[in-house]
Amino acid sequence: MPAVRRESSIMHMDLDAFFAAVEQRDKPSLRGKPVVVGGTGVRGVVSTASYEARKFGARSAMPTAEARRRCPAGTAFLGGRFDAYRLSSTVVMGLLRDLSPVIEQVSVDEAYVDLRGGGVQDFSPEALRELGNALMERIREETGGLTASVGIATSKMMAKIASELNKPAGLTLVEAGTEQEVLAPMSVRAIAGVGPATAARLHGFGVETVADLARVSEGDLVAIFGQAHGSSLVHLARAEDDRAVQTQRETKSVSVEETFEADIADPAVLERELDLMVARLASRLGQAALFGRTTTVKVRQHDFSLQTRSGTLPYATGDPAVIGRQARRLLGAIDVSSGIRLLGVGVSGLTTHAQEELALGEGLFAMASTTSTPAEVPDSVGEVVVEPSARHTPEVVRTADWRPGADVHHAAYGAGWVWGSGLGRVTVRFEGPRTAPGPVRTFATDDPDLAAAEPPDWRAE
DNA sequence: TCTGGGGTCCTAGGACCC
DNA sequence: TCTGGGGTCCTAGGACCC
Repeated sequence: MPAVRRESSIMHMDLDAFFAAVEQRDKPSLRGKPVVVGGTGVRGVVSTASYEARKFGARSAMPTAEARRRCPAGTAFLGGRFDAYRLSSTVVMGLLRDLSPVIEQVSVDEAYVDLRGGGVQDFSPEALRELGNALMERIREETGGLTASVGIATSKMMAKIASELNKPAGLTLVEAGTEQEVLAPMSVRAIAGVGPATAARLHGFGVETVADLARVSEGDLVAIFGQAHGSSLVHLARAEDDRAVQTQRETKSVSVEETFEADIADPAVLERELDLMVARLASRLGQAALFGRTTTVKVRQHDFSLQTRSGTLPYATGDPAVIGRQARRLLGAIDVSSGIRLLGVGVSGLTTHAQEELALGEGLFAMASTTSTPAEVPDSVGEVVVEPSARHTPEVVRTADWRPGADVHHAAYGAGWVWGSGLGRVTVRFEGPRTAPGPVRTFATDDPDLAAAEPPDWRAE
């Protein structure tokens, strides 16, 4: 049985409606209004909905088309600006690191902190509340008004559950010894690792709440869900969670995938798409100085069923030519004739060094001679164009990004963001995080005075 | 309503080896 | 002759998370 910490020394921090909140900070005209960030194409899904948009039923992972139906006119649908999110995230993670160097960043907007690893001495409820409130206030100050929710408890699971309890901008402390009271009435879905499939199976056995689950024997759960999942369920349901805050985790795989606007059945078109994805993949491997042995191709069929095919080489490579050859061979083993909606390619079995060719002569292993070092990956592949419509005119897209929400700069009007585009026109609203809501102007998409821009700086001067 | 993109971990079966 | 056991690697698929 896992040991249980005796102090509430684990903190979980989650930024509230993070992507949408950054958009509202940087775009004053959207403050207080429904904002939906995510894929804006026909097959897009919602990444984050602002609290105003949630009132109308918009939710993460919902098809954007559905969110459009639910939300009123005037709702902003934005494509997302990951550079901007990363800037604010870095600031927040730095504030967490001030509390303790033992931090595990789970995603761009979420992290655990082990408070025992830092200068924290006093784990009394009063001291912990003060610490949490001070952190939330600093986050607000340093990010231009973003809010975080914080949970503090004796384990990662309880801290995460706690941070959900008083969103947004809420601090929740679960004192040591009170875990069972908090957990017992909750749905089994509150437990890490219980998703839709596990929950449905548990419901089939009449298990609805964590209290129900805690009464099931470990043997039964292992028999039903397998060794790892079964025993983890039983322990988490009893709040027995001694998982450590992991400061560093090595990357196990790198992958690229794309859902097409319309299904593709033509193998020649798919091979071209595959080559572009492999170039992006190899570029990312090169930037991370990683090499992999196993290539995996992923296909989602028109009926949403998923297939993967993988192959392992006797050596690790980062060479797009080698990965591409493998990927094309693997794709060739999949029937695409009825049209596929998604194609992906990934590399696993990663190492930090390219391995030399084994001395096995010609044939299969001869391709090892093309194995590259990161320096040999062409710089240009990082700029390969993604938008299908723009693939034949990359010189245009390299400088211009007219996706809704994108940052732009105009020679006369200054900084602004793309409100919408189409039919050769782009409409821009000129405002920034430190201005009042600004005016809207429309330009030709090839207007030489208009260019893509860096994310604006929210910090006051 | 019609379902993204990037990951992690687990399982089961077969090949292969000792 | 018709029967071992364990370990590792590989592949395909599934569940889950943000």
